[in-house]
Amino acid sequence: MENTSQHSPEDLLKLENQLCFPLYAVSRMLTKAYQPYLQALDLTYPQYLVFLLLWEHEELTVKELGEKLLLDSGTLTPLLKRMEQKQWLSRRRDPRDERSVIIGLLPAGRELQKAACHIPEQLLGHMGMSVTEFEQLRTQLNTLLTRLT
Amino acid sequence: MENTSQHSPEDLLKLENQLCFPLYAVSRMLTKAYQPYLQALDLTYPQYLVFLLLWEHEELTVKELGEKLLLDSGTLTPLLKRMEQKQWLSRRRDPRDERSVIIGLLPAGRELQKAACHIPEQLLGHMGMSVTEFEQLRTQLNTLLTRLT
DNA sequence: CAATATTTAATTGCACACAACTAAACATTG
DNA sequence: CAATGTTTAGTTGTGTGCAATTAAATATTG
Repeated sequence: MENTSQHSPEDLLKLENQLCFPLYAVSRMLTKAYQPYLQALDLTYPQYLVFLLLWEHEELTVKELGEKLLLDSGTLTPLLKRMEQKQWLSRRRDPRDERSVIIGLLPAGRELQKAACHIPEQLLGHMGMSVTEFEQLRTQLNTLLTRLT
Repeated sequence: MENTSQHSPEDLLKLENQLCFPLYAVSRMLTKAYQPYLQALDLTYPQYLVFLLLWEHEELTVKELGEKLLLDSGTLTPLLKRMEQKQWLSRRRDPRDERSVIIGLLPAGRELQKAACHIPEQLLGHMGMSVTEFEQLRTQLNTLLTRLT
């Protein structure tokens, strides 16, 4: 009859009973697990996410990147400028709407995909999860993400 | 016979097939969901996590805080100094081991607990999850956290 | 016990995140 | 079409995160 979960106001305030903490911690630890692979490519984790989108779409506006990554221009503009400096991508105004900035993949950025294509498999190993567990967790998180946005 | 998950190297590089992205995004969106409640208390999210531990333990060394939150002194030291300035906690060297710094809850910090004690319930509502779902996800994340640390 | 190694915080430097604000381009509306 | 409103990036300032280094205190070891 013992219930492992505690629901009194005080117990709800314990770190171990929070959902937010494991989310926060796992997110950071997973980023850290990517580190050795990304560092070899001179990439940061959010830069890698930008590449995941550009490798698929070739060209995206800052607004579209922001919508997909849930990041605003305050984060993206400096990040994209750093990536531009490395010749990975180009930034240019859309001639049909000068408010928009189009981010385009450059050859050096396209080249990186070859070096990055095995990262997901390697990380999967790091996490030690079955494909079923993996997809279950991804589905749950995506559902939660929809509710939070 | 259709398989919704794609396992070719190219598909594994799509953002939508990553586990890391929903983790990263949910973590940030959840932090943002805490924002209005924490802002009312002049707290940031990691500062709130420090309080969750201090409300339970009263006194902890920087090392212990770091072990529990998976943060290092490079993050904690400036964060704790800001909290010290607000008179929420004290920082003093341990007389028995001058290397350690003991973080102690001050009255103003203890007071905050009263104002914060309903935050978890309110967030639970925000997430729109059943208690079962909540605990299932928390368990999965904690397992993953163990593997990653 | 002296030399060396380890532990613990603090510091430095860089890259996010994000709120708040600005400025330019475009859209709407009377 | 002029005035107003909206959209889009960029800017500024603050607060994390974290790797790498430093410095002081303690532990270990020959």
